[in-house]
Amino acid sequence: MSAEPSKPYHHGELRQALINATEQILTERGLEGFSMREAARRAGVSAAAPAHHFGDTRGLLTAVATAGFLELQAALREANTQGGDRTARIQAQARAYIRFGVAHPARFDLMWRCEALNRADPAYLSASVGAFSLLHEVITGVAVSAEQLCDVAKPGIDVRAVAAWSLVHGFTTLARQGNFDPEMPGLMDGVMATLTV
Amino acid sequence: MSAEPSKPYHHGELRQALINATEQILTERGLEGFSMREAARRAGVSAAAPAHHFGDTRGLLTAVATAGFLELQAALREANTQGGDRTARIQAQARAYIRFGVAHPARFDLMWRCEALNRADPAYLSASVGAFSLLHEVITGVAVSAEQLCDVAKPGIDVRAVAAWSLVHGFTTLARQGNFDPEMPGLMDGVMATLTV
DNA sequence: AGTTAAATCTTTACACTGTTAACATGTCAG
DNA sequence: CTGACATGTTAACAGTGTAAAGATTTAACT
Repeated sequence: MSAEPSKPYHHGELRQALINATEQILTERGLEGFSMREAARRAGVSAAAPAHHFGDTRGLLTAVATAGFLELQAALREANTQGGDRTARIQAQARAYIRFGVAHPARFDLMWRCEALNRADPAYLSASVGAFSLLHEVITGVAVSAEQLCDVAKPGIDVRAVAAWSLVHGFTTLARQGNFDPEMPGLMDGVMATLTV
Repeated sequence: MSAEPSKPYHHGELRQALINATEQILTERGLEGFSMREAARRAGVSAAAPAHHFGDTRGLLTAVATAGFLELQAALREANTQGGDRTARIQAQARAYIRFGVAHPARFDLMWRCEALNRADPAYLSASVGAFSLLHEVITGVAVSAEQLCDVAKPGIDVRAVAAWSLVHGFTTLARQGNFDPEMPGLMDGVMATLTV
């Protein structure tokens, strides 16, 4: 009897369910509206369950941030395939970066909220470095490894890439916080024009 | 008897004491380590006392962020008085901006943590717009008013100022989070060189 | 197959948080 | 002097993260 599954003791895919729930909370309420217990609630599970998969809150948020960087990577890669010369590809990536940050404010915010994350996590590190590497590569022609970005004093990181990254990241961050409207006619184009690489 | 003051019922300068305590916590433990109760504890006062002065946590943090913007304004103004031509003054301000953010990571972080602040607060608004206005003025020759920055769609904000702001803010933010070392030889100079205004 | 180890989830508990309500104390203007 | 008000206090509440101990399922090994 009782043909209904009626919630088995084991969830089965709790890890992914918690990540999904967290992303849902982020888009609905932002990062300040997130809590471990709320994520557990949405996944239909007790408050202590997430600990088995992520250790603590930091672990879950790091996993979500990692997923965000992979998504950003995909967007940058897609921009790269749009063709055009080097300058066109650089600008396309820059626009994709900005578009991502503006479209997913809370997720983008989390990705850089280093105090709330475990930056030593290998997956996070690789995903975040990989995103910057795409920009670095289209500008300099060579990719950048994780070691180069971790041991920051080491040479190998191109100054032009850091400048471009700073410009794009700053524009995205400031726009995301409502300091100006990124869609204001001519604004983004004008800012892009200063991308002298 | 009891010549000792032995803590009078009224603190006297609780408002400022709470702001000081918060800034102390920020430098010691960062924003994640802050709590209203901890600030009250350091000010030697009960947990409910701050509410009379700031309403809620958001109110206290907004006051601290406002103070931060005033400090930033002073740094930018000081950079402006160092003499030199227009380009020199622009670069001096940019360096002062970066120096401030790197020297006071948690405070700088808070200043832009808009979800944790009350952005409608007039003092905060005026202090933050005032800081940008200094950069805007040295670049374009005219200051920018609060209305112009609030009604973002309105013209009046110079694209060159937004680009410079984005570059400097992005560099500061990324460096602050440990993505690279701002003191790496040649890095900051190279990034500054792209400040083509 | 049967038994044991490991993984996954629950319940319970604890210390901490922000905020409110009700009350106490000091200040000050009329 | 006497309210009215600003500024404190205590007590309470709901919500949080996470740790400990027990329950249940899966998996692995003989």
